[in-house]
Amino acid sequence: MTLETLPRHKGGADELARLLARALLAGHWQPGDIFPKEMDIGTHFDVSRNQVRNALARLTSAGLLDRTAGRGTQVREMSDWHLLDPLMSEWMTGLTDLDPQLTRAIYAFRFSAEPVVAGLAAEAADAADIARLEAAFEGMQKTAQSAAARAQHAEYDVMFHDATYQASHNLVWRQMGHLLRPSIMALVHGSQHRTDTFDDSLSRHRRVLEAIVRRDAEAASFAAREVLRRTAIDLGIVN
Amino acid sequence: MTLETLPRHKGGADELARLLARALLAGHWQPGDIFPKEMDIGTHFDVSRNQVRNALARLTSAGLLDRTAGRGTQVREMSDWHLLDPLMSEWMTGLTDLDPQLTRAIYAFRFSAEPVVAGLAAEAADAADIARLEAAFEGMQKTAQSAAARAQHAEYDVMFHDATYQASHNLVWRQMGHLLRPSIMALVHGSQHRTDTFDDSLSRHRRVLEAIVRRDAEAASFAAREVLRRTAIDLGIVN
DNA sequence: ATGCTAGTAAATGTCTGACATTTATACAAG
DNA sequence: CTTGTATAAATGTCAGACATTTACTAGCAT
Repeated sequence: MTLETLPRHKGGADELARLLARALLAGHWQPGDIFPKEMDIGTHFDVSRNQVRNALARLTSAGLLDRTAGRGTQVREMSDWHLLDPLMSEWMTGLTDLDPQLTRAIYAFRFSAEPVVAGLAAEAADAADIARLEAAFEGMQKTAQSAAARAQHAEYDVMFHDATYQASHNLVWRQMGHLLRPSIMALVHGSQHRTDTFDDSLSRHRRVLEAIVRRDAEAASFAAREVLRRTAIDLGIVN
Repeated sequence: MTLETLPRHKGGADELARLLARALLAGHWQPGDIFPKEMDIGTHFDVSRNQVRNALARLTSAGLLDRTAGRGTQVREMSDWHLLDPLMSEWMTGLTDLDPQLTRAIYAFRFSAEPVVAGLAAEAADAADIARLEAAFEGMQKTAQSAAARAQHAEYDVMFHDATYQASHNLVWRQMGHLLRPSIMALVHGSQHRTDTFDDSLSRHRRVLEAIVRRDAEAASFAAREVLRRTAIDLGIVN
């Protein structure tokens, strides 16, 4: 893979890092491949070597690349990628051609983890958490009917699940809320959007909310699993 | 807080980053505090501005610091720290005066997550995973008797739990294995080391191993929770 | 032929100094 | 009291030279 297919960018090192990261996440380079050298990147994008080094430093700290003096820059195995780095989530969001293996892995994680998180949320949620959950749910309701509000609906969806992670009141679980946006966004494209699907999804979300409000951990856990089950089946994670 | 209490270091930017990170993780600066400026750090440790910038860039990408031109460098809230960054785990290991709030949060996470992970491991473990688990368990057995092998025993302990995460065969769960070392190491100091405690712990680990070997997800999940319960009670996470 | 040993080229890592940009502060004018 | 401007101080960026690590090559000796 060469650089030539990548578009020039406008902004600074952030933008450059994002551009390169997204190419990597889409699978344009294979693990073990040699990544282009600093100078080539610099001349292609017409930026200083410093910018390139800053950008590559970010990709390296996200586990995407391995750089060693003399050898060059190498693409690391997907299992070494720091999927939980917030920067990664930022890079993944809106990427329509995200590696399917990744989409599946992240969703499988959510399918196993979110029931636990919902249970914790039911035990630990305070008034502010519940207000956030309710606001997100109402947003989902308002945007469920029109096809034009699809993007907004997804945002409220993200907000609802993120509020659940926040409500767990655990520093580690809270970090994982970052994974939600790319995971939910990646599925918006591939799924059908019949109205009854939305209605069904809404009522399942409602059950999670109600269980958390009444502090019923077991019910929240069960309901959270039901929210994710249909898509889990579609992805072949569970049968 | 000033720099003056920190020892000079030997190595390069890695070492410097580690030094500063550990001071932050121990709570030497409060969230919102202004961190020393590049030049001061450089003169104190007698390194170039480049090294300082590289080190600070790592702390920034770990969510520990927030840097903006003109204002300076500020310490971020603990809730913004990227606890799941592998670098963070590296910095935390062996830190005897880790912030107790962090120790508790990480253990609470494990207490809720590891039952799920063990369940997944029971479903997905292959021969190599089971070999790793058995090797780790045997190591724990061998080092359980002598007080001199305490450090080795902790290493095998880490290996056992990490092997469980690996056996889940999920890219996201696998990343979280990094948290195990600091979590387990932080507890080695505070806990009593009576022999019957070790025996008890060993038999609980054995039940996890056996459940995974016979592919019994529910039993593995239950057993994993039993492994963690005693410490969870000691830390006040559950009663 | 095989294996060892320079030697060389090419890549990333580091240092230095100058300059750019952003932010907070002080001070003066309205 | 508010607004605007000048100044200082901090991080951000650039450019060039040099250092270090690594892989490859050629040549020599066994």
